Amino acid sequence: MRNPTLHDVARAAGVSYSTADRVLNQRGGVAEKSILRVQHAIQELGYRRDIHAANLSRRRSYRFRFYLPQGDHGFFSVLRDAAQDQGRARALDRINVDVHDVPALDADALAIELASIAEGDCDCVAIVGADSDRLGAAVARLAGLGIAVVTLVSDVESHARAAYIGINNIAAGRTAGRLIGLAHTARYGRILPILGKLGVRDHRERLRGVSDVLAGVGGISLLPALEVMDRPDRMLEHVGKVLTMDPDITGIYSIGAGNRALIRILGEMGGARPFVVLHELSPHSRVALEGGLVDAVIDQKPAEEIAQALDAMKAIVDGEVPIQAEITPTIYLKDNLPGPTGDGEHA
Amino acid sequence: MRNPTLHDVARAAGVSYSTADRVLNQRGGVAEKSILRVQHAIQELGYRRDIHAANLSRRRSYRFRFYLPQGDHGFFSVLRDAAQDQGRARALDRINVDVHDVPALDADALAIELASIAEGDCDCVAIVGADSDRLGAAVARLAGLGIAVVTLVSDVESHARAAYIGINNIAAGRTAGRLIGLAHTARYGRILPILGKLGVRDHRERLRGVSDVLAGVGGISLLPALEVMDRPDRMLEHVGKVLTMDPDITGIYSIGAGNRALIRILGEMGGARPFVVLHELSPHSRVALEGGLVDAVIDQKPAEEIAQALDAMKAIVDGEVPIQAEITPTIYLKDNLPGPTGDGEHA
DNA sequence: CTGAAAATGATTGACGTCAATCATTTTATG
DNA sequence: CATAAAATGATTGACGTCAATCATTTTCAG
Repeated sequence: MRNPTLHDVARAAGVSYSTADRVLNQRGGVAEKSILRVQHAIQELGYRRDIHAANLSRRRSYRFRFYLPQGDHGFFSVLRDAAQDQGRARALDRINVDVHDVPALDADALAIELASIAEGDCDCVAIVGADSDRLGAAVARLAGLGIAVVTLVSDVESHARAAYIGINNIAAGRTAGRLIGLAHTARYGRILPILGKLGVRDHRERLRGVSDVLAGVGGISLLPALEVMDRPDRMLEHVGKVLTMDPDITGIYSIGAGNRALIRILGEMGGARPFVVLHELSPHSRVALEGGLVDAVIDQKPAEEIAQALDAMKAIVDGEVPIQAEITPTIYLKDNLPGPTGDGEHA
Repeated sequence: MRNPTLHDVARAAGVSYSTADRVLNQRGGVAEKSILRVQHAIQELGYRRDIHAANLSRRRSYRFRFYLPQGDHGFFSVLRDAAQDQGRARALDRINVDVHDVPALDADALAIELASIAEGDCDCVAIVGADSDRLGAAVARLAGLGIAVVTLVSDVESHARAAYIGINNIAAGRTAGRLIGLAHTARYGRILPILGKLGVRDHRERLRGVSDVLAGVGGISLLPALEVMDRPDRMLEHVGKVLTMDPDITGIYSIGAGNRALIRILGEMGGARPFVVLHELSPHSRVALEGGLVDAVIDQKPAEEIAQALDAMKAIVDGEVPIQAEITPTIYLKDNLPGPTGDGEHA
């Protein structure tokens, strides 16, 4: 079964290949009646450009840039590795991926980086978004230069951004709440939420999600959120103190990204451990999950996010509508982890 | 950045394009010393065939056949729709997908269907596997004809099958056990497992998984498994009876595929409902999850399975090694469901 | 009707690969 | 050294599309 070609379209429309090409590619110099005939033939035949043949002819390459937060957060290093690995694997699709580090939690630094991009420097840009007027303006400037911007993990408030790929953070918080509710089916409880910064929208949304669900579960109190600024020293200092002063805490929900210090605290606890939900599967959180220090990890599957970002960016550059496939909050327990297991209990 | 071409390889090896082509495609008529030079150049330059250009030149199309169980099981209709939709969406990659219905749970009927495939009829076949010597032999015959077979959802015991795409069922059962354990924190419980057929390996494996995990949780009894042969009438009759005779049942784990009858029973129950875990997200199980009749659904993401099957089949036909990306058991609670939500509580 | 502008058509070479065919060169054998 | 076989090289057209260029036809305006 052969797909229709532009030759077929031209024949069906009763025009030359040149005219069909002029219509398809909006080159001008075609009378309205011929335009309509070609468009009708395209629709009737279901013609779609063979993008591979077109790219071969044009010597097209797709130059994609990713601006990703640096730092010690496991999640962002997983995301960076995925961008680089998948970019490499897609060389035969003519995709070149350039990964740039930017300071974490610093929207202004990112905006400055984006401001240095000139027209024609690349075809599409992917960033981890943030709430920032300056960042929104930088995105809009790039769109004006014909460089589409895709946001990952966290969105921007700019209508100029071409696509968002990430989870719904309210749903993520609700999911954490549902799990905490499950673990409190037959008991009362006090839950400590820990977050990086209330100013970060994603963190606020997750807190709202967990709060909504727990409000509907009788017998569970949600404590005031503890802000640790994604700093391990603050995590060590403040969480330890709260746990000592309130030994009735039965659950912890860590909303932010950095969990190494928290895992350390959990490892050093004696007695009954609280039920713990973290975000993002990283080597550290994985070990904690496998070892029973942590009960659940809610993940946004960075490798899938990168794959979808690449698909979306390519579609945008090809002039197609990017498919908005959804990344749902993924729940990892001890038993459904991807890849080889550490505990050898099952093959 | 341009990928190296075969012209580059020929130049680097100091031979003509014709000779490089003969080596690459093993056409013969090349001296050993020239073969080594070309192979060395291929390796040094990291040359990879531009498969799109090659397919254009050869007028290649990929003819894939899917043999999927028919019947009223929601999961297999989701799988069938995914195969058809994704096949259509991949026409520009020259992929043609042909979906064939076969009787459910009937390995012999499937083997007979496979036996009617002649050499050259298609390029690759995907089936839902089963334990059956006859099926294994049919797979081996096809491999002998140069038609690779990929198994989905359930594997076969044949070394001749080219790839398996599906979840680890022991892990799926363990995951169900972990969830059940969570919901029984601080209380005792009695758990009723329901399965289609003990003779089906997948069902056996899931039962073993849940059994292993619950053995490590104090205070929970796993009742003898109830076999309902994937028949709604048996489900209605037997589950209702057991629930009446044993009102202390605190949890149900439905291992098999058909859950409409069970959902109906749950909807008609008065009093306290047991904690319920099902497999496979379908329109019916989704409604039950959203409505609170069911607490968790463990899914194997049929759309992702089909996508991976198509990738694997294409790789096999292209002579590449298919990437064995893993499908992990996906946990759906009320709050992390994909797509628009039914309850309108969050956007 | 004539001349100019617009529309349309024809042609060509390119992209990377496939595959067939024929020409030329190199190697092996007697 | 001569001949035959093997190895190698050159050429060509194809695939579907792009893009440029020039030729021809049609339309419009005076």
